[in-house]
Amino acid sequence: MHLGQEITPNTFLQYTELKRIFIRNYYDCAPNRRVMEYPEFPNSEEYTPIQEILQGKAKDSVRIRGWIYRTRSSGKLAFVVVRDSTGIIQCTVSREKVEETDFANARKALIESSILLEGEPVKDDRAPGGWEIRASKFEVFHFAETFPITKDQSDEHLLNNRHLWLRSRNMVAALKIRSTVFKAFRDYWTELDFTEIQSPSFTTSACEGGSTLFNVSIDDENEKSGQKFYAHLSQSWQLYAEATMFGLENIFTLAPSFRAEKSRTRRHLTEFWHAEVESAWLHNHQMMNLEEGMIMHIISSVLSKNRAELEFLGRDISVLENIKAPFDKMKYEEVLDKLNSMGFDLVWGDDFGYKEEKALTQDLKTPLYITNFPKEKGFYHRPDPSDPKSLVCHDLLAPEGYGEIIGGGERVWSPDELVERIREEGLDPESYGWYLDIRKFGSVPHSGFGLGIDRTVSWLCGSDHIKHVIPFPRTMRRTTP
RNA sequence: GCCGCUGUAGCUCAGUAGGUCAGAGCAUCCGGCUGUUAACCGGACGGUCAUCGGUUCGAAUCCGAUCAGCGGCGCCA
Repeated sequence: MHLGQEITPNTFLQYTELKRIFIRNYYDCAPNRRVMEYPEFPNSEEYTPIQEILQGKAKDSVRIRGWIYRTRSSGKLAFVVVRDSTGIIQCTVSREKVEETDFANARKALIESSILLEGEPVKDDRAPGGWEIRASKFEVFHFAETFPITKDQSDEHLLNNRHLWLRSRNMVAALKIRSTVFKAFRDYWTELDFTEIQSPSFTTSACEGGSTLFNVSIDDENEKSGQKFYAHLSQSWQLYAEATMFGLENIFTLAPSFRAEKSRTRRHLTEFWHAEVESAWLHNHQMMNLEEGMIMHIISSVLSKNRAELEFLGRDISVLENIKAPFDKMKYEEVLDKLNSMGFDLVWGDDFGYKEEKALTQDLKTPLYITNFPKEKGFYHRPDPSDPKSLVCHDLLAPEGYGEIIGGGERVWSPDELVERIREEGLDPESYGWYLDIRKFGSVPHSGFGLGIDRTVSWLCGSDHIKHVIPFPRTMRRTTP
């Protein structure tokens, strides 16, 4: 078989052979295995990540590829700062040391042009980063048009050009940290033998506040054929998790959730990434302990992998280093007293708004658990037998004013009690169908929680807005780019 | 659902007691500079002042509506 050969319905052998050829030609950079089909594809030579050069690990002569980050020139010397995914480095292109066309191109190429460059890495204090490359060859792979983002930036302009702003060092740093958080979450629960499962995004459950649901339907064409489709977008895997739990006992998910709230704040998105866990036979305080371990694991992962990114974002790393478990725990009632002693005027049943959360957390060094919220907070949480006006549940508030990142608790597991709670909330048990059904066949105590991943990343990055830590933020007023 | 704000050149903005008010810096283009740090010097290009309507002799400026976006509250993760 060879590349370009028509692919017929393949046997497994044919497929693996194709794959082998593909890998050899495109991804294997060993000197005796060169690209044959597409010689212009800049993958046949060895290229050095910029980070390695900045660390002084490079050889006498290096070859890099990347994008022009900044550029300025005089008649005989051009300074071209090049970035790749690992860093930026200044390259000097001297008229005397390269081909005439290379020098002309170096002067001409605009910001974000993609380039290939060969030269000698030199330690030089005049260069940002302490190292620069003295070019012997400068090749433009693609001349960029004028880049719309310049030094004058506004939030709105950066959001309108998010597809381009993703190249910025800020976004790159935040997204690397985000990736670490996702991985740390998965690793932690996988290590504890929890099973990752997926729940649907299309739902018809009426179980959550209807005012914040997105409706999904399709256009007329299918109506003609008599088909109809109508659903909501999921706000949480919660109900599905409780069903799935009976087979797997300990489960988690990582998925988007959708809230049609018209929230316009630094901690809200209409589409956010929801990390959720549900576990059979587990009590609230046990789940809280596991969550604490998870948060600590996430923090230590970020500290060990993303120090450079945290520094670039201007994060005070010592704040993260000083976070210690166990976290403080307060009952809702105690928090009420504390807030009132700080000048608030709250009575039992009042919610903590952002002002209250901020007052509570802005001077904290570690996250804070609040437990035993009033019964009105949710019908699916279990009332505390020792204090029936409150629930066996908890929120976790991030310090430094970031506020709630986790909400969770022990679920009502008795079918009769659940029906009673639903009625107390003025809801109709009839509309809960299968959710009540799953309680009828060997119900067990269980606990779970939801973690706002984007909020967590925002806190760890020290970001002033949640939209800075997700590639394409979605709000009620923005679905493009 | 509630409160507030913005819209003038590609970008960031100045300009309103209504009358040389179409302006600056950056970007781009042309020219100059051998060490710049989103450099510097000279020149050029660039706008129906968001849209529609009203008031007026005259509107970027005053009024109304519409559109788009931003910040915050409530709610939540």
